[in-house]
Amino acid sequence: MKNKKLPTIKEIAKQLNISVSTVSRALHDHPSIGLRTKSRVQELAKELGYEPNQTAIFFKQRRTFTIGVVLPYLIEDFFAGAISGIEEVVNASKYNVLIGQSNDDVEREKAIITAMKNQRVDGIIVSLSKHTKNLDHFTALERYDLPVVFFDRVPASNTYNKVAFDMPHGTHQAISFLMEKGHRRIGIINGPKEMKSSKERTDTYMQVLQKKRLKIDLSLVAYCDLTKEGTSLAMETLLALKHPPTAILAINDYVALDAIQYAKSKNLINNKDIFFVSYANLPISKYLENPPMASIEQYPKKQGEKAAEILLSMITHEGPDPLEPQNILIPGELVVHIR
Amino acid sequence: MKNKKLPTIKEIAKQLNISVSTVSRALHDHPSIGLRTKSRVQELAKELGYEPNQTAIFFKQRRTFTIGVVLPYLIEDFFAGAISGIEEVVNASKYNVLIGQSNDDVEREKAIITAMKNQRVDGIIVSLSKHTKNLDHFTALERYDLPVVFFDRVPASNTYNKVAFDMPHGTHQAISFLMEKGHRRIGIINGPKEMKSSKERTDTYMQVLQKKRLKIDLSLVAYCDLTKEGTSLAMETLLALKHPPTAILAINDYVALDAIQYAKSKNLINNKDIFFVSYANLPISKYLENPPMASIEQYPKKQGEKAAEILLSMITHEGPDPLEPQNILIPGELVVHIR
DNA sequence: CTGTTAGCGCATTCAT
DNA sequence: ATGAATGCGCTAACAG
Repeated sequence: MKNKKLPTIKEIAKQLNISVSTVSRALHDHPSIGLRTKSRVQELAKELGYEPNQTAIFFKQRRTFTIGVVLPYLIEDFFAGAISGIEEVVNASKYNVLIGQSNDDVEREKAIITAMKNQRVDGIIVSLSKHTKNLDHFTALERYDLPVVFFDRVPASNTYNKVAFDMPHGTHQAISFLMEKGHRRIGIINGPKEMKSSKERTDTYMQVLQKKRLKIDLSLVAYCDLTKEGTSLAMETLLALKHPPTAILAINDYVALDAIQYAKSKNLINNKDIFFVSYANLPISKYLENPPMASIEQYPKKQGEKAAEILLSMITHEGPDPLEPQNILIPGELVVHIR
Repeated sequence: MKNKKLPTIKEIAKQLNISVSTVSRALHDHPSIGLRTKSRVQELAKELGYEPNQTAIFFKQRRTFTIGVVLPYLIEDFFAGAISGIEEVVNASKYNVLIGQSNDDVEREKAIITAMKNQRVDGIIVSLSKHTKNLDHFTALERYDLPVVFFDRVPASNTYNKVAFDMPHGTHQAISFLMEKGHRRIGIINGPKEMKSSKERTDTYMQVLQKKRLKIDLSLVAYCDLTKEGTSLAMETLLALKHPPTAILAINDYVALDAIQYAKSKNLINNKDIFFVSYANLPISKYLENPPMASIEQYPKKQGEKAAEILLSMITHEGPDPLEPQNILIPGELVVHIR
């Protein structure tokens, strides 16, 4: 079934009684080919519907013009947006995008990386699974000179190329906003402790409070596994405090929405009895009657674009010395939904 | 930079003083290789960190174990869900997924198809751009024996393989539901007229009304381009009717939400002055205070899975006679949000 | 059980 | 300006 044979340069060469190398050159507009020959070749090629066999070219050139993108869940708006940015940038340079979803499973993440390496993608863009701690499967790629750029969920070490949301900046905005609104007991719902962002958020939180000379109460910092149940547990803990928070900063809009539902089940009205600020600024927020009071736009598309640009520059970069690892922070923007 | 050379079977053969074919066989657990040789080869392979070069294999085998997926927008939950289903199914058979977003642009769609064909993907899964009328760029693929399966936004002709939502069934449910609620003037907001689903929805609508012996008023059927502005225009038309509809069936939840916002701007309260039923059942619906009264779940993941299964069966199928074109309908389910 | 050989389609180096 | 020859890494037909 897959055996119908397509025209090759060899076929064209035969029909024109010239050599394959001439055909190859003619097809590439090589300067040293006679105008006459060139046009004969190109005409016949068109007539036969010749299309170069990319698999042969990939094999020969040792490049596939394909980049791999590994991320937890395509269904999350953030990641879908990031992919769009990536696709746009790499398509402009004739690269294609191979995707793999880790489903937040470390083993799957490893398997995807291996498959992509064997398939000789020219580079990989990764957003880590929420439980990835060990990065061996990425450091192993150095051996193959396979460039990797992380985005959003990035490793802590600065030896890697990475593009991420500027957590200190965004968190600072969020907390300042809440404090201006008069809140003094601000709770936090982080993701899992393994996630770099959890620590960053907490650190910034403490810094801001410190600067305002407020005392820090770490019982206001909760963690969750990003599921609805996990969020409920975190909320339960926070609300059970002797002095529960009057406002909560949640790792993302999904968690905030689950938290809002939980609060509601405890008869706490959102934006009245309790207030939320979260990260992501989901497009659907504008349809919600009762959204988080504010959300920090993280510009997923921009993150994807930037990661893709860095990756392409690494792929293109020829030279003995590797480029310095890049560490790009994308500043967010606080979008206020409820004034 | 991309020149560090990796171990090949040739390298292994040399070190072991045996032939490459023996190595190749040993690596594949070929039965006719001596146990001793086999283990020597496999050990050295592991020691050298040998990994087969897939690009060479693709080239030689004339298969890439890659399938292309072309769809309008990854950012729409429906399509992201479908991809997840596709990925899951094809990964189980060691296939990878190459994606391309058409952005609902026909030219982009064509370009993506061409690129995928040249890259020798083993098959393609497509959801058409909303304006694709001419299918030449798909029929051209027959020449290459490249299997194609359409899903969701499928062509009308039955000569193609396709998996789609069962529009008559779903629409019937929706309209019956609205009629049980007492509605007699039911409006429709379709997508563009080019979309097959627009005609199907309208047809079913007319059939149901006919069966109930209600008179049909085609001014209740509006079309939109799926943008917020287009939706507003459609709403404007419907609400300007001498007898405006009391309920509206909208092509999808996004359009319904925009329509609800428009209605609100005209002081019509959703689920009180006017009612909506739509298609998709977005996961975020459950967070909405004031969602469409009901929405028809279209099981995107299931559609993706089914499309992938069909494609894989076509790829695997060896034989002179091609398989019959499949035409699968996935029944939806009416999910009632407001009782 | 193992080796030899050919060839997939193309770009490229070296001749002429 | 063109051709001949080579090889990328691997599989498989054929030959022992």
